[in-house]
Amino acid sequence: MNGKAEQTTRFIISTVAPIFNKNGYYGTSMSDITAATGLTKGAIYGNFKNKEDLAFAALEFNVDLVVEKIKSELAPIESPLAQLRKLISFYRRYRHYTIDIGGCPIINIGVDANHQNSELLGRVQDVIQKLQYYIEKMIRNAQEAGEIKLEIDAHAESRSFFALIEGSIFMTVTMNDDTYIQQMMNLLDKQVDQMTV
Amino acid sequence: MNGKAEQTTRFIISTVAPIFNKNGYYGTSMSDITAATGLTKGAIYGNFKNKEDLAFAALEFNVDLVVEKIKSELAPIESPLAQLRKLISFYRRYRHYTIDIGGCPIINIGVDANHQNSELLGRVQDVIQKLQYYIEKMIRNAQEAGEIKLEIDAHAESRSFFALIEGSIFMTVTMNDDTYIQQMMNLLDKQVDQMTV
DNA sequence: ACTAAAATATACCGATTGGTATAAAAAGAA
DNA sequence: TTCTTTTTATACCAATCGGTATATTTTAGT
Repeated sequence: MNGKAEQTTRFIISTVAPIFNKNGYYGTSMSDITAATGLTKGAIYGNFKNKEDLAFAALEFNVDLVVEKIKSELAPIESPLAQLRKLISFYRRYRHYTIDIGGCPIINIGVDANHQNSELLGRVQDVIQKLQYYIEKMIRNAQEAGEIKLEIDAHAESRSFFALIEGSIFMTVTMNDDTYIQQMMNLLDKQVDQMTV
Repeated sequence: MNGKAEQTTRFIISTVAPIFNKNGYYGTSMSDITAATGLTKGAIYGNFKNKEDLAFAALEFNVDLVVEKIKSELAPIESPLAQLRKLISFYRRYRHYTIDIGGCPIINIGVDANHQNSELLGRVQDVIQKLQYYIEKMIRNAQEAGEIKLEIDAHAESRSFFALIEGSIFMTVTMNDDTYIQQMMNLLDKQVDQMTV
């Protein structure tokens, strides 16, 4: 049972996710959603409690899309340092992977939800925390493997790592200029150079 | 003539500017505006053509508020390098100066207008270009004064300077954690160290 | 094929949206 | 003060908002 419904639910989420990411919560109307999916309000509200629930699902979908892509690229790599390098090179192609969903969901929904929807903002904060910890663990692993200096503060580095990435994504998307993220990833590579033994 | 009207126009802009900055274009309604100003729609539309015009004025107001603050702090400083250091220290207190208008107008409106209002986005891009050039010129002046190495690429440095600043503001505002911008400004200070002769 | 349940469509709800025409009020010039 | 212009308030517009009750269709089990 529930076969068709789950399928429809997934279809709605994947269709609506880019719209929420591009236009934000108040910028996305229920008629945008029915128009994009070709479904009626009855179908939408049969699958989701309300518009807010749809926004939550859309955020999760967009984040997972990026995170799963990262994980699949890093999975075959054993060396933690090489993983960190690969993560940097992933963000060089970030725009290409996310241009269809409308840029970075963390920045888009983070900015949109702030002052507007604290529940949604909280979910963005959770995502940031997780990703940051993911980087921190990568650095610690590299330290244990003797690839990165032990005196490096993994926690602090992961924070600046993340802030630098988000800043360069914002600039690249807002200025519609891919050279920003290229330049910043070069900078990040240099910083990793200084961290290695 | 026009005395009263100009006064009212300025009052509307300054009252509405933080609302647009916090809630974005679609997140701000005309009733939000009449409620905040205590004026009626007749008065608002007597001073502005439409909601979009008000959003333009609000963006300009918010940006000028920050830019004028920066300029006034840097004006008494002669040394270009010292000005660059002062700019970094300004951003350490950035949150304090902008918390009442709801964070950084460049990020807020940049994200909000993207995919929604290309005219508004264009104005944000113009602001970024100007501020970036402002930093670039500061670096060039420091080079001419013999304070910064001549081999430094002023254009590239100003870009990474700006991206790093915006990234740290985003993280500080979104995570509600001032230590992000403090840490990143420390990093920026170190980068300036490497640029000096 | 028949039936019960699940999923979707239709039609509607009150409230709010951005915007306007016009009337009332306030301001400025003489 | 009087008159004209500017400014603000009132009342309204069609369209759209998010959401719901109910009817219809589709699905799944037998």
